[in-house]
Amino acid sequence: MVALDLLGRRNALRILWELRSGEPLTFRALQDAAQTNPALLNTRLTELRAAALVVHEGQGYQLSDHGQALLQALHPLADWATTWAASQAPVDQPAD
Amino acid sequence: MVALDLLGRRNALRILWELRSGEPLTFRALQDAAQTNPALLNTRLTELRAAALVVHEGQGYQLSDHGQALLQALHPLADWATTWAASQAPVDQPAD
DNA sequence: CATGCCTGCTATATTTTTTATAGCATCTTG
DNA sequence: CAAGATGCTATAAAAAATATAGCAGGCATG
Repeated sequence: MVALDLLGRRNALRILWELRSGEPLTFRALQDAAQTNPALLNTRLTELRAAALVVHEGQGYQLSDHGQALLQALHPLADWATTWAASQAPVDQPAD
Repeated sequence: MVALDLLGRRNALRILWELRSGEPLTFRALQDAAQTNPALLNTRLTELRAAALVVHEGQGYQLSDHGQALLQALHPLADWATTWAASQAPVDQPAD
């Protein structure tokens, strides 16, 4: 899966995830949302734009059609994550 | 999605992916399959075992039930990747 | 029980990636 | 033209990953 190379890079999925609402985000807004720094954000954005997952239009950065399809394809993963997380940390409060 | 933090680390998904057949792999076999080095493999395996995605039993490393469920949840992503890859590189042969 | 091989894994030095921070150039608004 | 927002670059320091060597334990063979 070639896509894993791209998506496996640090913060790549996070950046796409932060754009999930469909609302365009400015460079700085995206930087804040993804809690990263401009150099990395720019590196990832360059890659994601080259991969046609993100576009930059007047209002800011947003997902392309492919990017939206990708997020759709991530739904089962998100569902799994919920189940898994619940099974993970019964480390809530050690019942004082 | 907390899971993205773990899965977004370099080679984490790759390692899970290499275990997809269900056949147990030894440390070295997994290292070869994922094309990585022992230090990183060990770091990831420690994380993945702590996350209960991978188990280490007699025959070698293999996916836990959670790990298998995760790979199932990745199927739509794999499908998407195929579509996306096809749309990506009409850079096949510039028609000599 | 010594030999060799496979196992899981650690140690070390080097290279690559990421981070934090400052700042530049452009555009818009008043 | 000042003031603020925008996209992005530069630089040095810190963190992560890499390549490589090698240790310690298990097991089989002679």
